[in-house]
Amino acid sequence: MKTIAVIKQRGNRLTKPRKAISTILLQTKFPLTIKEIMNQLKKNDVYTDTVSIYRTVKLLLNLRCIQQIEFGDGKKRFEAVKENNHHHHIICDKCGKVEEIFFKDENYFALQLKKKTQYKIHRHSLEFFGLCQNCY
Amino acid sequence: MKTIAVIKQRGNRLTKPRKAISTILLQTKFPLTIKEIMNQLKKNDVYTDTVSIYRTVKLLLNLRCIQQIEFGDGKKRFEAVKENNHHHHIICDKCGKVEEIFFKDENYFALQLKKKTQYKIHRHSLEFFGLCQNCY
DNA sequence: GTACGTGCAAACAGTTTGCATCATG
DNA sequence: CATGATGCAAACTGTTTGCACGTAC
Repeated sequence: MKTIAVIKQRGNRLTKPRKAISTILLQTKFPLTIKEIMNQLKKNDVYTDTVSIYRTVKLLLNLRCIQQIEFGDGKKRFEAVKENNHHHHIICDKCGKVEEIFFKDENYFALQLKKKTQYKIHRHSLEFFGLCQNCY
Repeated sequence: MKTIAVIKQRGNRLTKPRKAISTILLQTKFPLTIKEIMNQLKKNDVYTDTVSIYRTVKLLLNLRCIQQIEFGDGKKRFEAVKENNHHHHIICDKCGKVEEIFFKDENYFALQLKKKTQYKIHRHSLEFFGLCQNCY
């Protein structure tokens, strides 16, 4: 996996927790909280503490292997960044189910923005909230 | 102000902290954290504790007088909901400066979404992050 | 006067920091 | 074997809960 290679940049060591966390994030199709990562690690019989997860996650963020997303419940969530996979999320307010959403002409807004502001935009967040099929 | 009237619905009492917090949120043009609300209250010589702010903010959220926004730093921010004022934000990653942004054809995406998903969407969040004029 | 709201203390949840020990390269 | 990473304890920040006192209606 590419992430594994990227970690070894700049002399970062490829340790068991780092490998395991990267793999989990690459394999999961929705953003995970620190606790959820912890639970996945346990399932794979990898024992770490939350602090190590926080630190690995910070490293992966710096290396741009993952990105951070918030759903408004005070927990940060983390998700692997894959090529040609830019997407957003719909979250069910009731059961928490997450679905990915892809838009075609997303720079439609980026272009409007360029005209309206002098900020140099690096990234954006766009999430939708509502009720899934099962919850209404 | 409308908020004041709405509070009195359902027998909610119009107390000093509630009035002051509502006014502050109505007058500020960017989303405030709990601490920032606290500081504004102090400036106005209204003494409360953070717990009361949390509770008032929760009330105002339920009454749909304000909305909650996150900028990714782990703090919730609160902003008055005004009529015909639906907007989003650009946040400077360096100095934290916030600018409001208005889009014309925003339901362009809403329509795309309706086709793609069976979720019943209630709201969305859209924030942009980058550097302001002064910071790059 | 009677709920309802406040403000204090204290608990709780998410996250960060310090430091001795461990293990990758 | 040296430096970087881990894992524990402990601190810190944001948020919630419990309860006696105060106050709007």
